[in-house]
Amino acid sequence: MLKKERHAFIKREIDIHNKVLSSDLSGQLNVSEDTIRRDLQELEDAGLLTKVHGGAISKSIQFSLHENAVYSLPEKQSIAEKARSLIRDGMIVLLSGGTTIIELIRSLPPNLRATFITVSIPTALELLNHPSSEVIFVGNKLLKNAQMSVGAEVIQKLSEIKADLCFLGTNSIDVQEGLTDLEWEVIEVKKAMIKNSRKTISLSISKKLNTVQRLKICPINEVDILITELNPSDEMLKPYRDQQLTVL
Amino acid sequence: MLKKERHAFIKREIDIHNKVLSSDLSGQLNVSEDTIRRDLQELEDAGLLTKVHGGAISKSIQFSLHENAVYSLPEKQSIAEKARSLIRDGMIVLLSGGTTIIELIRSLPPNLRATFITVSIPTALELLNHPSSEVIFVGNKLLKNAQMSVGAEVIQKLSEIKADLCFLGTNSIDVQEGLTDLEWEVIEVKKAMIKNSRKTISLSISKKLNTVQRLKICPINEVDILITELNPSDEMLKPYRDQQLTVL
DNA sequence: AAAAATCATGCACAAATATGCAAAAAAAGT
DNA sequence: ACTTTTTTTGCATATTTGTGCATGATTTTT
Repeated sequence: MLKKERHAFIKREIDIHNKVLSSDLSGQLNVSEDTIRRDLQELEDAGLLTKVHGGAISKSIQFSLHENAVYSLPEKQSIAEKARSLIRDGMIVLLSGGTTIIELIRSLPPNLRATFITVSIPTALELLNHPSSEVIFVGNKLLKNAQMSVGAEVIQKLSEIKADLCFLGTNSIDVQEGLTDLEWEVIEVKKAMIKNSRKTISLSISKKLNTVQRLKICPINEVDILITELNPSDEMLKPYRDQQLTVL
Repeated sequence: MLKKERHAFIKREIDIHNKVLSSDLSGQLNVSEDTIRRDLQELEDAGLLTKVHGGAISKSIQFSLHENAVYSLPEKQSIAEKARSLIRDGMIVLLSGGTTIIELIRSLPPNLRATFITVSIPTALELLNHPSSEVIFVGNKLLKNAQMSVGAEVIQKLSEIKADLCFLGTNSIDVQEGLTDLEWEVIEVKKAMIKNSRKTISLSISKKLNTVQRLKICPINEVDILITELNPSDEMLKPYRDQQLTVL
């Protein structure tokens, strides 16, 4: 087997699997690992892959992940656009925390006169920039990571409210498991938010669809509306439509 | 599984959920938690996430409006230095809003374990960066300009507290008129803060000394300690010393 | 204040790597 | 055909890397 042939084989493997292991290749091609390493070195010099300890990985994968690690802003803006059309003058609206919610607030028309209630500090800060809406913060002990208030006091206060809409910047949503999250105290507050508003709207970028975390907020049928950046008729959303959710 | 693959997986999880737990990842990737910790360390070094106790969180979620230009920064830092020496472990401390207060918070030793209570959103946000203190936000309707909560509910809640210290980022202070401010609703809250703490400390850059505004918070003798960037024996501070204020 | 969880650190061991060298294979020149 | 030269390959060796475990320190929770 010629060197060129080996190189072609390796390139094909990278295309298919996005990675190769030196040990695998050594077996498949019947040459020593030293030779494979030299092959990988040459292919890397030619800019066709990235060598790592143990083998090599595709260059494209590497790059796409790097760029993707930034915040999915366009998706969130697209979600915000759809979400804001649900809010009308005079409504009482509960907002959770999260970057998607921040984008929603930024996209609100300045002359909208609604009352927003939140437990999230960053959300509150963003709401303060809105000229004509009223902002109410339900305070208590603040949770460091989540930057929101939690505890019995908050839940008590929320129970005195009957909101029209509740927007949740979702962490994880799944047809089987419903809405899930990581922290007990956060869960408790989100439950109360859902309970005390007429409609619950989950804002999820599609990457978060069909993901599950440790703790359950509510089953899927307690969510009234699901908003993603996808087209509502997208195949990926079918399971949710089948569960009677309105998908926007 | 290659190390880089694990890294890619972790990055994706962070991207989706803003947070990962070492224990989860250890299970999902079938490696020891030590390895996960080393992975997180490397990703942090690469600037892709922030490591925290138990796992890591997304960098994008780290709210840092840290660059908001603070005027008279050196003076305010000098004030912050003096003020922080008054706070001890276990104390309950009321904080108002304002950039001087923000500087005070930034200058706090990371291992200080105190309970901070505030009504100001920017103050709360800054406090959330402090690793070991507890933060309580007294919420209600938020005032847009002052970025703080106001109203009867707040005053009621404050009255249930007995704090050790109350730091006021002063707007105007004058020997004759005492502390004064511009907005009715703000005044009401500050009155309540003063009333419900053992000691009141006014933080004032010297430019604000001997200035008066429309509405009165309290007479000068209700302030226990006055902190400015000046030397305590400065001539300018003599009238305040004469009124039995402790000047630092 | 005690208990549990999480962390940093050093160590050991295995896997993977780089390097020099020599044998084998291929290419080139005579 | 037969050297001579160049390229390729495998092996031995020392080095580096990745991983898990033990330990004691730190942090969090109770």
